[in-house]
Amino acid sequence: MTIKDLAEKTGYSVGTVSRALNGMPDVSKKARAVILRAAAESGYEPNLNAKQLKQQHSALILAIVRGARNELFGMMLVVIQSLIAQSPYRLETDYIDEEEDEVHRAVQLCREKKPLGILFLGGSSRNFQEGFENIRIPAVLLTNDARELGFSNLSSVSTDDALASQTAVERLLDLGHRDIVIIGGPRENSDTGRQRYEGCVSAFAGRGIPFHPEQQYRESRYSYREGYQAALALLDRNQPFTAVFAMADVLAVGAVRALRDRGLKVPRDVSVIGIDGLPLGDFLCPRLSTVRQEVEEMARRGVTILLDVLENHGPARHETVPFTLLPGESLAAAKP
Amino acid sequence: MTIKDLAEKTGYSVGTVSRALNGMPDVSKKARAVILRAAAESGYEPNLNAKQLKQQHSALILAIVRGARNELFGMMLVVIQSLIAQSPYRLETDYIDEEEDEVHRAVQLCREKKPLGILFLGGSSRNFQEGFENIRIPAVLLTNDARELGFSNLSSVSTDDALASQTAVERLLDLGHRDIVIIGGPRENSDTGRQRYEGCVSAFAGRGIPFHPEQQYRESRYSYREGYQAALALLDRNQPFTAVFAMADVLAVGAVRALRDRGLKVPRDVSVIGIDGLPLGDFLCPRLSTVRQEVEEMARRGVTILLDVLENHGPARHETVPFTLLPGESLAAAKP
DNA sequence: TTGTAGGCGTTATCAT
DNA sequence: ATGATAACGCCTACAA
Repeated sequence: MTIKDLAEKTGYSVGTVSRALNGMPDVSKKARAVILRAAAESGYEPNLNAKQLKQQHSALILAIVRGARNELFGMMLVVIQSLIAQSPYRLETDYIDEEEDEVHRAVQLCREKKPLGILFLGGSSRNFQEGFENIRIPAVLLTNDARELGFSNLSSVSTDDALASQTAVERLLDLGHRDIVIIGGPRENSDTGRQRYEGCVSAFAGRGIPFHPEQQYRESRYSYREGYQAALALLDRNQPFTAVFAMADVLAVGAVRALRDRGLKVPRDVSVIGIDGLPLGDFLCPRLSTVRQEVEEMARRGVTILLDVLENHGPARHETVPFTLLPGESLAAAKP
Repeated sequence: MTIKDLAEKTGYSVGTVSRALNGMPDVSKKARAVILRAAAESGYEPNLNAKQLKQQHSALILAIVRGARNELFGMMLVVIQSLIAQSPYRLETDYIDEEEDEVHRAVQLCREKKPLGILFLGGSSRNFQEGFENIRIPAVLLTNDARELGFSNLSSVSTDDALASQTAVERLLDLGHRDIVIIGGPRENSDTGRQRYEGCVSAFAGRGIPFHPEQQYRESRYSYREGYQAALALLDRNQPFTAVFAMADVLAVGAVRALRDRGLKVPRDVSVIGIDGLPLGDFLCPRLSTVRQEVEEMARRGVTILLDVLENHGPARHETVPFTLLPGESLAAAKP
């Protein structure tokens, strides 16, 4: 069923059929009605390939998600989906591994699919520095700040990860904790990991309290299991501690379990604070104290910016979404 | 940069360039070398639209995921991605809401994208009954059994949900529990919910123990919060119980938290068993007792079947993946 | 308002 | 082994 068939069926020419189908103004009411009904009856669906081949572009927006298992990205995607569904655009989602180069992938997909815009869910500024110059369409980086990168077609919406992380550590310090250990995420490939680490360093520095990474810090990939193992490893260093800052809620969950397995109760013996604000946290025992990123808000703003740039050709924008310290139940004051 | 440009650049014709690029046999070694180098140098990327317009099909496999927030699907997707990446096919992932009609969506996408095969991650047999006849390409339904549907182009890989559910309830019964409440998933739109409910009924019936849904059963959507609320609602019925079967781990997590909030300890006062086998369960306090579906294995088999059917035109297959009862720590014997 | 025709980048069928 | 050329389904000047 092509527009040619439709043309024969209705007696109009392919040109008229095409125009009617695409809602062009220069079609008589009658022709339009006849054609649309015929299309509906015969279950006609336009051939996207032909359409895009001709138009050289699609109404396509690409979402490149770095890490299929990241629940925050899942939450964002739900928002993005529904927002784009209400727009004249189509969304296509592409997953890559957390270690992969999202910009490289984007370049490839741009050639293949000619999207109008890109949403990056997660990313590393290094990859952008190296390859984003090859991308000429508007893009928005979500969860990371792209201001410093200075690309005129790259916007960003992010949480101030460093500040959020700093806030978490300061909370522990405010509670009187001094023997604090940190479970960090990978710094190599992710700005988030790096910035959270920096925020942590700032927190200690700001209070004039020494921070010795070699004893107090342990890096791991984002998973329950690695959080668990990191906590055990820190315990095995035999430097007693009274508080843990896990630079991701999943790490915190693993850490709490590890502490329990070593007979330590949270928060009685050890306080634990995470960061991210997974919905799960509120249903754990104890409820996880954490710093919540407003991911749904980030997603919403990201889509808004992209659509706005697409339609009004405005300049790139960089927004920061505020975070919230959630009290939870996994924090207690240090014993005097 | 098109093959036409490449043709001019190398002095060969577009036909030869096309054949060289696609590894056809009837191209001289020299021509091939020249053309491939030119392509690499100029960063040529084939235009998928043109290719597919001509070929009438893509090497595309479509994954239709029903529920972007379902962690199990995320786990399956990782497996599927990597398996398909090693095959000559491309994967495209499409998300729909848990309530949407996946088959209807598939029909639409078939017209738009002409995929070679479809993987359904989750689905409802009702939708298949009503609309799958419109789909003529091979498909595999994951997590649900499609044997009864009798479509010659629809395979399936699933866990025996009814039996798994029955096993969970029997475990509670074996521990001496008689006052059991059930938190169910939606039965309306999902076979899984329905079958797990049936398995539960069978368990009671098989032991000759009465089951009164109006007092012991409460339905909810899959989320921590709804599990939490369902448990509170059951507590408020003032029919004391000693055990909870939550028909999804997320519901179990919410239930445990609700029990705690009412001063009940798990498993001392109330035992809790879930079903699904989320990685999270092993890091909760207490570790969640549950029945694990081998989702990664399901994904692996699903892809295997699809590729096999695609290449060897074999008949539809229906496989059942065994489940495992994970002991966890949220179960205790009923007090005498 | 409608029809005609050229072309988007490819592949495939012919000849050569 | 290579080259010319006709599709694939659609859009869009341009003509009528």
